[in-house]
Amino acid sequence: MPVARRPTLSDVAQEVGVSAKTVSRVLNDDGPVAAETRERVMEAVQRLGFRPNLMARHMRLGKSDTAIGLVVPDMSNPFFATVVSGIESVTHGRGLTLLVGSSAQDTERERSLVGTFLARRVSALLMAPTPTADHGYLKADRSAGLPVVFLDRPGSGLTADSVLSSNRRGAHEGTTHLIRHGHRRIGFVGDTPTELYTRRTRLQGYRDALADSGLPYDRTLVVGGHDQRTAAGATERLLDLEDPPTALLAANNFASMGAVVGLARAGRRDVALVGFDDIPLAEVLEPALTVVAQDPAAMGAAAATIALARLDGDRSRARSTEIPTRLVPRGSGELRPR
Amino acid sequence: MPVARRPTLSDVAQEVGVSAKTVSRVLNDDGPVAAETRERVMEAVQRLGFRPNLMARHMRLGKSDTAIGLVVPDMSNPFFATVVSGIESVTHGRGLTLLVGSSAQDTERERSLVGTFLARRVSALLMAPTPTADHGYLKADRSAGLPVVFLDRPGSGLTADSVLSSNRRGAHEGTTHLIRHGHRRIGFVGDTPTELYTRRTRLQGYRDALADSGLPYDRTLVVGGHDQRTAAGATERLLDLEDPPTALLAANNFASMGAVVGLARAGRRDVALVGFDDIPLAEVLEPALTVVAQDPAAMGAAAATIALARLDGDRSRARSTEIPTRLVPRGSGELRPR
DNA sequence: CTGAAAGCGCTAACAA
DNA sequence: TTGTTAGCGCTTTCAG
Repeated sequence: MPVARRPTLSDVAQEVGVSAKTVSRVLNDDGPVAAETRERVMEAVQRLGFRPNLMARHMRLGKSDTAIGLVVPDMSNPFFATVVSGIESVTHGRGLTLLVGSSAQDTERERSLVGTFLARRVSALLMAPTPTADHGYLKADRSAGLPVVFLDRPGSGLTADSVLSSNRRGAHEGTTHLIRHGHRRIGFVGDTPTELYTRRTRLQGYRDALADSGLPYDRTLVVGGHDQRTAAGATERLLDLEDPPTALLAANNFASMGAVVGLARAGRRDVALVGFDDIPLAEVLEPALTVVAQDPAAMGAAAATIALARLDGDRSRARSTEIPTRLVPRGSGELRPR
Repeated sequence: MPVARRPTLSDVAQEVGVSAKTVSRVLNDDGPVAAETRERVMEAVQRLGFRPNLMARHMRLGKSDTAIGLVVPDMSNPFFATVVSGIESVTHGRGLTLLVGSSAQDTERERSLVGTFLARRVSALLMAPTPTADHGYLKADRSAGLPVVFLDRPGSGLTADSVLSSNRRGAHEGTTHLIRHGHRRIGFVGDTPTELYTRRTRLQGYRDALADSGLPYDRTLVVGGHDQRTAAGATERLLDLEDPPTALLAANNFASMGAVVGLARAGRRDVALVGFDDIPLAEVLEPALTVVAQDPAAMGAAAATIALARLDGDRSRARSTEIPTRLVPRGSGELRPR
């Protein structure tokens, strides 16, 4: 099979019998071109199936690539998947292409992805950073004008914008909701590793709420898992304690689902539960799941909007944007201790 | 703030007092370089924070960009989100970057995304095509060697590889499961638009199963919705029919969730249900949801693997790969008609 | 209104 | 072991 070379600007020019610059003028509506010339050029473009090479264009213009890079821990996590679509809803209108990569919570891998994005000269960098990463290595690029926005978790070692959920307030609200319904022993099912920003902040909100109500903080009630299965196991172990909790706060979507499964397996419909981050079908579970809902699409959109503003020349101080969470009572949090 | 220009190869060369080519040699381990020169170059690279410009590299090499383009209808759909992570698990090891875009099921938007990807000279194109698109416009690029793989749905007007679920067999199996448990009136809750390949094929499997058991096909039992809410409404309307179904086959994840919600709202725990595509917490629903599980990660991985094989020179005929579905009985499909 | 030359940052081919 | 020249495809600059 003959592998045809892709036509270039000069191919089109030659075909029409004009110079490359003229074709360029037609394609970019740049400078005056005779109507007839324009038509002949367009015709040749059609006929040859010419598509301007964006790499060459970007290079010649000496600007960044019209792409933005995004690093998330895991694309298949519905939370981040929704964040991505929030980002895309904003970037699409601006003609920006989205480069994505999963860090799998691995600092080395995150760095390698970021390195690739930088080598591609992306216009901006959005990321949900891994817990142990130090982003000092981005300082030069930042001060060279590269917008960097941290998502879901703040970065470390670098002054940059960030977009976070109201984690502490949300966890406080969820815990208080349980306390108000009479619970005195409330378990915390978090994610791992424990250094994870969202885990730490939500744990803090939980502790604040306990303290505000004069309840003791009991470390044995704090467990964690890094996925649904391990969270379910951790939940079951909590229930097996000598003095078990009568209510649970689950600190993210996987922990929530794990807690639901753990409670179901133990046949415990009497244990109250509030989940952080909404999950599908929460309303048809029995009991229906009360959650502290995040707004991942809004988080993504906000991060993208900030990046675009920076690209448009916004040189104001780096700021942290908090996207509010919202308590959605559905039943599971309203159970009363026996 | 001084916006420092990013250092180039020549900057490094000048710094060290060698030619650009020497720096290039060091960075690409290409040709002999004196140990001492190498060291001095590396040192300068570090000090200046030099990162080779990938755009320039790709251009000079005259090859495609080391990126692959992916178009899906909706990133936030967990099915596609998981497909994406399947793709990424394969591409990451090969140093390929992933460009993504959502078509929102809009043919124009799909085309615009594909156009952008082509202008970027991506190495390969993966997409879940919109129902009404004609991909004939990709012929030239295909015969110029661009690997194109259709995902979840076959493309139209173009000979290219595709990766599909065993839709017809899966729907047949799910329906047969219901028939075996004594159901004679089985509703079909599909997605919309009705031209959608997955809807059509799964409907066909459903009809085949009915026919195989000598059951009549009743169009009034076939409804649809394009999201969970509308699917729930459609389910409720089915239940309100004069001669309502005693069992349902839901044709995708949103339809399943909608059916679950519709049944729950109607308080009908006696209606059997089999969903196509697994959903989270299916096992803790009451009754637990029986599904025809797809393997979206495997689909993504297969599509990426095929694209890579094509890049590696595989010139064999375009083929369609079927990723098997699997019936997972959990209870909701095992209910018997009253 | 149109074209010629130069150059973005990099590397292949050749020369020294 | 190193350097020089040329050119990937495009657009800017400056001349016609």
